[in-house]
Amino acid sequence: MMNTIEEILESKNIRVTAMRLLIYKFLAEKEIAVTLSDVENAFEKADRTTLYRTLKTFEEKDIVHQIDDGTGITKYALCEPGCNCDINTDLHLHFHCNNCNETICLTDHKIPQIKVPKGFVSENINLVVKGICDKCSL
Amino acid sequence: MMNTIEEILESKNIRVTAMRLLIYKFLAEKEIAVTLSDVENAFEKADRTTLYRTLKTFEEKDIVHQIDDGTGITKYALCEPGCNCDINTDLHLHFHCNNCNETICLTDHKIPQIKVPKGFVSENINLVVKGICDKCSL
DNA sequence: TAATAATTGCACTTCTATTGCATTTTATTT
DNA sequence: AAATAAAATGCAATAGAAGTGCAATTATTA
Repeated sequence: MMNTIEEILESKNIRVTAMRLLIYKFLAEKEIAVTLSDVENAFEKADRTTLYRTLKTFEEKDIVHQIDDGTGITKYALCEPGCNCDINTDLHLHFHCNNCNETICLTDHKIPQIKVPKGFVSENINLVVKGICDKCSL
Repeated sequence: MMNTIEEILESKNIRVTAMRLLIYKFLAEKEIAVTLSDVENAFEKADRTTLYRTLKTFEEKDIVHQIDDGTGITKYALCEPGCNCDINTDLHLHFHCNNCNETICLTDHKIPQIKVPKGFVSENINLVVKGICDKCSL
């Protein structure tokens, strides 16, 4: 059964506001990771800072994750249901298309076990594959 | 047998200049990936733009590779001898320490085979592991 | 040496990210 | 319900990285 957005936010101790509901919906509709500018364009009436801080709040509470796809612009995407951003179970890979410049979450593609040398402790892994996406390679 | 820096540059069709030799040496001495600011601080007499373009030239000619470690600041590191930045043989992983903020190339740790869905074409892979490095975990 | 091409330095511009503070909205307590 | 506290929002401004255009310099070639 589906939880409402309100319930999701409350379960993460985030206050429910109109703005946050809208932004959550926007992210949920998108299949690709979005930039702050994308959100800004979608909500022209809202202030940049508010959108920025909303995304940041969502990120701190593990509702969205940041993606650094190498374009130099931070992108955001909703986490999957049940995600705790755990290094061993929740990390998936991201694909950045060099043609259309879109970045998508390949949530079915978990990151393989990565060995690091003795003395190093892994806390997080960022894996971005760049190339041509399915739409552009036709 | 070792090639001189001059020979390395010439083999990549990069003109040998005093500045470029210095920057190459600087990168070779470093064990960690450096930012443009790092280079700037090391060569205060030189102009930022020159350093910036030198790194860019080196990168285009596969002498250095860029690393996007998630800090939002581009870092650069010398490629290994014989590297062609080939996706199948030359890509190694990078480790970013959340404590000392340094990023190092784990050149012995090649990136495992990554499967992407049908229709997607891989051209490049960026893999950054974040955590605590060997020096900081003692 | 003259002509040509690449490199370097300077001054700006653009764009993203981020912060401080006043104001508004929401939640809590009396 | 009114008063109080706390958090969210909007505005303005700043910092910092990245990148560009052009003039001056240096190196290469004819």
